[in-house]
Amino acid sequence: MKKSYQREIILKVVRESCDHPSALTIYERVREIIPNISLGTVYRNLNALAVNDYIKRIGVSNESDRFDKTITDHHHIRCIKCNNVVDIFDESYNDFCNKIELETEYKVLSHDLVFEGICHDCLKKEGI
Amino acid sequence: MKKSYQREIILKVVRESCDHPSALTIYERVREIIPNISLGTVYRNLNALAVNDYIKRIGVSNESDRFDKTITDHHHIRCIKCNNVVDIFDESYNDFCNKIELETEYKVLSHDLVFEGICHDCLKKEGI
DNA sequence: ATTCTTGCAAAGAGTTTGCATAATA
DNA sequence: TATTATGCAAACTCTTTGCAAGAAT
Repeated sequence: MKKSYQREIILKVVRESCDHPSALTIYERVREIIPNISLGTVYRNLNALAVNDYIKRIGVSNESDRFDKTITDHHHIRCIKCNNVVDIFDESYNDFCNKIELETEYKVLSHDLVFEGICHDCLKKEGI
Repeated sequence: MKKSYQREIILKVVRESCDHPSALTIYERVREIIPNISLGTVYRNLNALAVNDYIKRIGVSNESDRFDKTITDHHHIRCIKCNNVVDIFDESYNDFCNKIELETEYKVLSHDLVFEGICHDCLKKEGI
């Protein structure tokens, strides 16, 4: 990979984002720094950065992919009300995983589950 | 909902499918019975059937949704080689889920996790 | 000089929707 | 008759890609 200003800024934006932004959100944030950057460039670089483990891709079902500055194995949970995504670091996953491997005879590869739920704030707002 | 021949056949096709087919696959199977059915009708009815709990929608990240005749809570695992999807019925999920609720303060809603892995057959083919 | 990257626009996949017609209740 | 469903085509969202021009090695 050759050095590119665009890629540097894209990486910087992801690393400064705590909200697991989508490609489009990243595009908007990058445009504040490089106003004429193209969306294709953002997609190309997010792919390259994810493949080379600079960032992590989070595949959310029925939603755009999101990107995470934290590349170590962990899970996520998304609030279906406010769409916020937060990290889950839980060691008990390995036990769960082993059970699944025994039951299905699959070799489990995914270590980035995305749960859905309702966050604390939205629960309060809804009076639940 | 009024009765419709198209919806009946779509439901029948899902109920007779064991491979968790996508909307497009269901469309192809239904067309063998109703050759001039439109893709829009298939999508509209799959949505209606899923919302009304006749079938279950499985959201696979970076993939089309798939549909499942089994509506009770369970998980799935998809083989990244052959794309096959099988069911996982595992009670230990509840413990895992409780831990996540404690850790994140989210109310967990998803009970249809989709794992990725490699199935037994593909492992053998690859000599792993 | 060669290779990689960019911006732009077009194309692609998957899904939804507007509309007139047809079927159901 | 009033409502819901259909087929068709167009539109929509997210993402990828071909290409000529520009930047990096």
